[in-house]
Amino acid sequence: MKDNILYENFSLENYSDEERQLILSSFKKINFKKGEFLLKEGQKANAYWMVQEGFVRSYLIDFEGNDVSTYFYSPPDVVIDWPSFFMHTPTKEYIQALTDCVCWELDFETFQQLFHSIEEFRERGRARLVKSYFDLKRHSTSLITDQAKERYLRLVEEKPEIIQNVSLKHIASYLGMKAPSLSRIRKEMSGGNS
Amino acid sequence: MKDNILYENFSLENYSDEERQLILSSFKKINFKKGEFLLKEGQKANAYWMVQEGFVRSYLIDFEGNDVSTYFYSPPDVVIDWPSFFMHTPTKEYIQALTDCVCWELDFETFQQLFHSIEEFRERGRARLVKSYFDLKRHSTSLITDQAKERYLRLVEEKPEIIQNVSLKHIASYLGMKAPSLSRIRKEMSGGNS
DNA sequence: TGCATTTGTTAACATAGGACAAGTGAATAT
DNA sequence: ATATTCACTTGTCCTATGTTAACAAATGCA
Repeated sequence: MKDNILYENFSLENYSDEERQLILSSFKKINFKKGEFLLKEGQKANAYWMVQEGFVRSYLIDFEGNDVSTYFYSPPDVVIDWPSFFMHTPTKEYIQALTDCVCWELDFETFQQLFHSIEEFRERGRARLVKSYFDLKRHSTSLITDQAKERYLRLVEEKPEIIQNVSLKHIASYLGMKAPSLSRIRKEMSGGNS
Repeated sequence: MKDNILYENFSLENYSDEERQLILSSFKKINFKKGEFLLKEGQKANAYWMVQEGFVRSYLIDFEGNDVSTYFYSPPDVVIDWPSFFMHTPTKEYIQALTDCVCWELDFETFQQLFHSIEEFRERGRARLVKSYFDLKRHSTSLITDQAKERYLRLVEEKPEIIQNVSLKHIASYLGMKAPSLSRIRKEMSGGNS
């Protein structure tokens, strides 16, 4: 049971037996097939997910019809559309399984209960929101100040599993460049080695 | 008193007399001189501000030492560093008055009280966070998919008062371009008119 | 198995925007 | 009034990245 990412994400060792049980029983195991949508534009997010296995991508379609990846999720990430989940507003994004996935789902109702009854749960939730807000700002700044290659290197550094498991075109749009550019960067890097 | 932006930001007409009084008396009027910092990197935000008069800029200094503007605030905007305010973590940004400013300040303690006692206040707060999160994502997407000129046009559309009151170089860094580029874009636009 | 589709690579060429530097004008200080 | 500074403009040149397109490789599907 220790390989359950809920343990990792909540440091469940530190909770009382009662609280640990409450949390574990609140999440529902759910599988997504490759290509399946966790959420589609226009829908309201009434749940969030913790990724136990597999890879997930969120993206949006902009005015010109471009598909822009906004994030990649891998274990033990939390897949959540903050605006939609908290404000019950329709989401602007698509969230799709890139591979078959195993996730733990928590619906909004149950979330509320945990949030109100467990201090530590509340703290973790806030911390996640804040981190995700900050990461977003950092990515945005990186798009402004860093060169394409630097942005790629940073991703390699921070989320190497993404590089291995997500298609080049998706990574390229996330990094704000076109596929041929990313391809060139990769070539250059491997070439520089030999 | 109706020219007080607190009325506008909270739609205070809709509150009970008691609540309205509570809110009005919770905010403290405070002036900032041009160039003064509302917040500096490393500090913890234990307050936020509503801008009654003047202009404010938030920015950060990246690894290479670049000054990157992250937002511009004008009446009746709310100046808040979400991560720092809610998590009591040191902020990564500078927030500085671009002109002499008149603001309404709310400290964290008092915020907590209002947040717990007034349902509508809570809702507004959440809505703001969500909107600011979404705006950030949209800006980030715009950096990826839009050309420099389009990004500028969008800002003209959405916050024309910024164009009028903020220096070119700051706007340029916010839009992810260099000052000469922005200058050329402006020229091209006015030139296209004559 | 083999065809079809998607994905990645590569190359030739085009271009937006950066780098740098000189010049202008307005604002503030002496 | 003159100097100094700052903010912006403008020119030239240059490079990173986009565009397009042809091809190759991998994957999915019949």
